[in-house]
Amino acid sequence: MKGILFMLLNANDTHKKIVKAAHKLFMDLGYRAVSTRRIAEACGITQPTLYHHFSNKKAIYMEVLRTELVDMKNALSRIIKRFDGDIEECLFQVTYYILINKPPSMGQMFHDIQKELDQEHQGTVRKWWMESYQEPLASIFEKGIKDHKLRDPAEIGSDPVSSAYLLLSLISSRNTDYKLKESLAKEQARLYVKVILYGLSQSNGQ
Amino acid sequence: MKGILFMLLNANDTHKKIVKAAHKLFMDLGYRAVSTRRIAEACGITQPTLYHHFSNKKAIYMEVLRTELVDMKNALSRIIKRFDGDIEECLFQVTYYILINKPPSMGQMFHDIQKELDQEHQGTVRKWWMESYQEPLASIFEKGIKDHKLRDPAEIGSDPVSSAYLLLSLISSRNTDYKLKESLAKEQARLYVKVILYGLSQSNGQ
DNA sequence: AGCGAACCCTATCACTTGATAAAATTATAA
DNA sequence: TTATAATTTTATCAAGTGATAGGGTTCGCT
Repeated sequence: MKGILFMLLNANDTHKKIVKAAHKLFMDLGYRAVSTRRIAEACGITQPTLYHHFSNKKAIYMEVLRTELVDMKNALSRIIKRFDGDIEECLFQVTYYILINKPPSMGQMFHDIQKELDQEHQGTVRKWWMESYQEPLASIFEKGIKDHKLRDPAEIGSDPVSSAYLLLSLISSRNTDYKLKESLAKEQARLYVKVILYGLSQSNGQ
Repeated sequence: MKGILFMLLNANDTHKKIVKAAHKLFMDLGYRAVSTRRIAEACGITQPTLYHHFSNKKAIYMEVLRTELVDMKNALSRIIKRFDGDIEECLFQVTYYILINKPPSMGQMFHDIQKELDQEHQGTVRKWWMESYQEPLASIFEKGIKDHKLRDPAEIGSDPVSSAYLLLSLISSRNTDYKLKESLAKEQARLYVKVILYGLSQSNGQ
């Protein structure tokens, strides 16, 4: 009755269950604060079982990061394609999506990547990160500059990539968890985009 | 020859040495990743000696936070008093100072405060934080609004406090350590202030 | 000199950590 | 059914954790 397909599904099931549980725990509490036993408990399995599906704790964390970043990459490229024309609306949609779907504390994530992973794994994650966050966001600002809707980079010293980082700084700051308050996230996103584009000053000085 | 003053100095010496070593370690690696043995080693003392000067690990961390935040508070109020007239210059000086003197990863610090401290200690730290960062920065924006150099808060939805958070988001983002590259910090500070005040847009839209 | 407090040490505790070995269980295929 | 492979279990390890007990040592004071 149960063919090879079902077996694979079973294996995949626990595999996915581990990644999902580990995802939440790692992003909530940080790499160091999450024990393998706690991950196992959250999956309803015993701790050594983890080591049948993953070689070690870091491998679990890497898989968590990979899925997180791949999902974000796909979602952002979809949004950007859809709101291609209007830069302000496009920035808003992207900002809003990230606010809703990002890990609650990206600062924690960055720290874990930098302090808990060796150089090689860091390089891999950096590649994933650039594909999922930096490049999509930078592409928006690049188009804005090309269409002369944004200042010349030389004028203010902010190329598309550093503009992307500026917006990401606003988005990823504070350990905010907007997942349950969509309207609040909308307000925040609007504010961030307004400030990034027009600033707080009364007149367009300088 | 050695009076009571010298004795106190001796005690104060190791006390200060502990706080200083713990400061660097906690801010670099995070609360969880720093063991009491490593702090002791960095001080050239044994681990149980720590417990003669502090009741437990958290007490050390609290003292580290307190000194960090008190120092920042004093420095910022001094700068703000000095550059009171020119809001852009004042923001720049404050931004530059924080970039140079802040902990390398403030996201890490926030996380530790939120996840490793109980409610009561969190409240204490929050008070210190508001006095050292939020209130000084917000006072600058408040003056700017009063002098009609900044937009009306109602217009963009950014009161002095949230304006302060916006700038702090830019400043504290990324695990940057500018301590050795002052010129780079100057560039960053200029950029942050320009963007916060005037934005990236070509014309002052909206 | 000698008392008492402050200080720092050695030795040790109970506990948690990531990881492994090997047995037990389950599912697949012949 | 039976052999084989995949999966999960129990039992256990060495290392590291925060913290404590108790014994020296040093210092100021009388």
